[in-house]
Amino acid sequence: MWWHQHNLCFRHPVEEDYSGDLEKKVATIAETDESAESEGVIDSHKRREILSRRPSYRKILNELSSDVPGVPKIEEEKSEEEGTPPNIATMAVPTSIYQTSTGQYIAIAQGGTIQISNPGSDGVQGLQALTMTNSGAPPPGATIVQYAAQSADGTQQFFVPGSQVVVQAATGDMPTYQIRAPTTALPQGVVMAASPGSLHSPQQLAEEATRKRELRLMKNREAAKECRRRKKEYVKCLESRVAVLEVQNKKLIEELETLKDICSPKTD
DNA sequence: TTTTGCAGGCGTCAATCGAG
DNA sequence: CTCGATTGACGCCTGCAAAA
Repeated sequence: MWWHQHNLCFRHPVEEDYSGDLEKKVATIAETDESAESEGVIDSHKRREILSRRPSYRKILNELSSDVPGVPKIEEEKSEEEGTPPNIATMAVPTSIYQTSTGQYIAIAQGGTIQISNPGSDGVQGLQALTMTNSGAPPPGATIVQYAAQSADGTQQFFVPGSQVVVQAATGDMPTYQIRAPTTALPQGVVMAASPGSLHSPQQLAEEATRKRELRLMKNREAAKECRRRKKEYVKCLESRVAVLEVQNKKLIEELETLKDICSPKTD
């Protein structure tokens, strides 16, 4: 069984090499059309570019689309409806992440979005994006957070689903957060870590490192998915370009034959 | 029914790029 | 120079179809 699985671990030609073959094919076909133009001296900068890492698929495809009409561009930002779970309004990169004693992560992103992720849930799926508003009282069991600017005890409160509030204490320059029931002052969960600057014990440092690693892995996971999606799109684009160029090439060859016949008629 | 081979997807690591 | 984004490479898993 081991060797069977080991066999499966070889690189897949489709995923790893196929796009490279297509690129060569496109280049070869294109050369027959524009060989005069492509003949030139490659300067050192160009050579260095070729030898070093290729540009991203987004870049290549966008450049291709500017050259060839009809080639779709890869969007800079994906639209919301594409693969976004219904309970997530935005997926902004969090600027601050806090962990509660119950293991929940609270991420406060740019633009005022609060995301709460549950431990054990799969990253993005466990996130709840909460939009802040500045007016009104939180209805019981509200699914949208209501942001109260300041409460009587000098704290800022974010009301979250489940009849709880996330309370930001106004203590110095380092914010701390607590999850409380809105009607009582007793904390249900107390923040374990507020910011990296406040960490001292080895355990806290280890937890911070683990948290950072988890975040990095989660982001890279999403990035890899997105990269593969772009690559597929890129390969599709190359395939269609190959088809177009092959037809074009065939037409040109036929035209050439016709012109040859006209210019040099047989002398029988 | 079980085995085998293949295709495709996923998560992770590491190298590199590019913006600030 | 730093840090986030991007992507090649690797290993693993799963589903499917053909062969045994």
